[in-house]
Amino acid sequence: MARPFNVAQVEAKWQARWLDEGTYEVDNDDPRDRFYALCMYPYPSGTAHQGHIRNYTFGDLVVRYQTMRGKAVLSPFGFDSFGLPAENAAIKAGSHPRLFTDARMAELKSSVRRLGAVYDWRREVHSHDPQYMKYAQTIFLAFLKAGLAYRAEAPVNWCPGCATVLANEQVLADGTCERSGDLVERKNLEQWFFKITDYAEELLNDIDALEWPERVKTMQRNWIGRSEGVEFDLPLADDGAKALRVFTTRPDTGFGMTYAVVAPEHPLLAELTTDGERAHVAALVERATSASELERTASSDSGAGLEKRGAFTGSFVINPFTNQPVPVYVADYVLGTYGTGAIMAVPAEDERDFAFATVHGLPIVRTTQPPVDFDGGAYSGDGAHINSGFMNGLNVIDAKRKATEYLAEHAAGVVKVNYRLRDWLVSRQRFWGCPIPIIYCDVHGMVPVPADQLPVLAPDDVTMDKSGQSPLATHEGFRNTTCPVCGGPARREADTMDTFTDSAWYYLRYADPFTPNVPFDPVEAAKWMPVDQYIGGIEHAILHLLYARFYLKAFVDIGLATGLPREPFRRLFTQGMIRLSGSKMSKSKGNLIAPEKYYETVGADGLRIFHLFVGPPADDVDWTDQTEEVIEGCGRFLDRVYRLAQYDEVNYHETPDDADLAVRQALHRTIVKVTDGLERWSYNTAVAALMEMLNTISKWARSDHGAERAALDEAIDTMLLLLAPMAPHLTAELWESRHPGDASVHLHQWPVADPALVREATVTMVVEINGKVRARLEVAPGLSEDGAQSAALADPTIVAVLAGATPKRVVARPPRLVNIIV
RNA sequence: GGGGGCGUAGCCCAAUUGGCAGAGGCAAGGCGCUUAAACCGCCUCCAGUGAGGGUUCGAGUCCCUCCGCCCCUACCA
Repeated sequence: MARPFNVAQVEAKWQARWLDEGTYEVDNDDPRDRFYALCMYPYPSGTAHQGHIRNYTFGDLVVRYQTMRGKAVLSPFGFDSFGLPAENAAIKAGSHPRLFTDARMAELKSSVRRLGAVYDWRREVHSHDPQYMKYAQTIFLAFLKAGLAYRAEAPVNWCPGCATVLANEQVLADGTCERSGDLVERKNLEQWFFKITDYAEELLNDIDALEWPERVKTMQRNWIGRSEGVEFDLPLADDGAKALRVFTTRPDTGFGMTYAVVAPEHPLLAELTTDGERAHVAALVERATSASELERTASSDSGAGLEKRGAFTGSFVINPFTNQPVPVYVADYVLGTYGTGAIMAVPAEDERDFAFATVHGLPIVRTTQPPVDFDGGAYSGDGAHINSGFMNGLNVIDAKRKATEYLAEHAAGVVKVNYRLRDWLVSRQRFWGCPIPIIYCDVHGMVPVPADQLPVLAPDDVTMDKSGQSPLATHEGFRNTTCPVCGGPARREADTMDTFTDSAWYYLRYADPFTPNVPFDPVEAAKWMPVDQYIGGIEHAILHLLYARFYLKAFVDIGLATGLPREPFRRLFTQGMIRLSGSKMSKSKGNLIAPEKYYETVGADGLRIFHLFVGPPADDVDWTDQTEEVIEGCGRFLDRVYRLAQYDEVNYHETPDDADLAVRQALHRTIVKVTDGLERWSYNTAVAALMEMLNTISKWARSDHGAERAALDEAIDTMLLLLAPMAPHLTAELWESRHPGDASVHLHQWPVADPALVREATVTMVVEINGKVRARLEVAPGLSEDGAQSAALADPTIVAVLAGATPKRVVARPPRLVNIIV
């Protein structure tokens, strides 16, 4: 495509200038109102792909727009630079992950610069930077001191072939290792956890006030999974002094409990198991605990439809409602990690229990009367209670209350709230992450690394071998150390931290990257926090956002972030995915469309306009055969802007006339439309409004009638200002050529519409008869209902159509329409 | 199985939140410019809103049922 100007040259010129002049560097004591705009910091995967481009186009638009609104805008950039892909690449290449990472970072950085996205590069943060690691380790130790970090045994994915632990994403769908193909086993290891569950209630409650997409809020609520119920005792039938403790949300269905179930991991299982059943139970437990999660759930796509495997333990417990003994089963559909790890089973009102009871031939007793048209199975809806003694006739809510009282009196029942949310397992048996700063001494046990010995850095002289085992585990120079307490021989923790720990607080370091020795100075960070606009992908809707919320709350509580808000991200926007022939565009799928070719044709500005224009920013983008042509069209739009700004064959006239006024009105309405579009994430309509405006100005300027000079200058300048956050290079170039010596277009104030020009002098009012349009009237916008009605009924066309008939009813909605019903 | 989203011209999308279905772009066609083509400028064509029902003076918009596609989640008692 032939362009009217040298796109690459213009873009390079302005990119260099923004960088050299530090246009978007901002100080913490800037006197202007503040705005913190943040795109999720990326994993350094190499040159940018369209997903990045889309993300940074939106982010940069926010930065430039808010700057023009007079704000001091914090716009930082950095890298989530630890992680498995670099480790895998290093294994493959036989090199060090840092080499790979640094190279990919440089590529991505130059990509975002080429896009024209602007940042305060002085604030750049990398997770693998030794200083950042030092702060990450400081945070870990602060959590440990505050009781928020603890060690416990937990299962990991163990590959017997590689003799190492695998990350979840290294386990294939069939439960085998992606590298060796061996069947992955579960193995228990001592691992570190963060007590995020201490914050479950607050994390749940604070969701309400966030200006986030509803679906993200819903996902977080579901993930936390609060449920209220009763915990109570089921006495053992042959030893009334002992009891099995269970949790239920439906105590009202207690009369229907026909058996009880314990999880395979339940501590009482051995005691409950009779000699006759020991072999069956052992087989069940073996299968449930050694098999991977995948194997356990692979057989079906429906949780409720899963095969209900279980075994009778040989023991009985007493149902406290009926005082009758019921059998105790062990089954893998009961989880050891939730509630008490044991349940009362009520097949009539719980579909999982129903499925199990059906398979194992256990009795089913209804306690809630299902509706007449109910087609069988478990019924969990509301209804009158039956077969339920003192609860008969009550609905679910009332029966729950009664049952709860009853259990409190007869079965040590207490009201209990449980959460689906588990504590955060942060240990990773990997090399390319931040080492956990702990030392193990034979004499003094677990000892934190003293502050003056931080950061604990991974050694450089390692070879990543094909086994995938972390070299930290075997590197003697790293592992062997001395105990900080006694100086005796000791060993370092070989695990590293989950990379989600790095992304849980990076936004705080961005706000204050200058203070040494502490993760950040709360006084400095408070100047920017919370983030006013966070932008990223929907794939981080749950974990990253939840962990970041947890970190900040914990920071405030343990004194690391005194005075900061307890929520990090006030507003969140999640952009749509780019998909190519139906599937998500991603590096792992190898279906990326590189931006470079478009830089050569339509330039960064053209590509930015495309991403803004192609559809609503929250929607997915289908990259199709036509996309190329749409991108060309976006370049064409910018070319037309360029030509118009350079057009010098205008028939100027001196006194403004009606045509000039009409264009000015259109212009000021465009200011409103574009501003509104930018405020409510309707970038596609904002671009469309500018395209429309361009058409209007262009026709006007090229007409024989001509244009008034001041009005034309105003129109073109205003259009450049409105376009500046979207196409920053072209607008900067044109502004400079139109206003030599003036400040950059980006440093000008955002245009403000003149209300007198926005207001419509008259509005077209539609007159309908029985919903059918019969006449159009030009009326004043402030017309009253009565005025609208009489104007409509007086219109000759309407009089003619009515032909003397008396309207049954007249609905007047001035100044929009009048509907006459006859 | 549960939760959520989407379906409007050939295609991508608008529609002041219940008030004339069309802003913008792509594609197609035409005219002008051109020796010619491209570029450029101008113009034209195209749907009654996935299907059915309901509420309403009035439904793309609200409610119900169904169809199709997509995303999230997964035995949490």
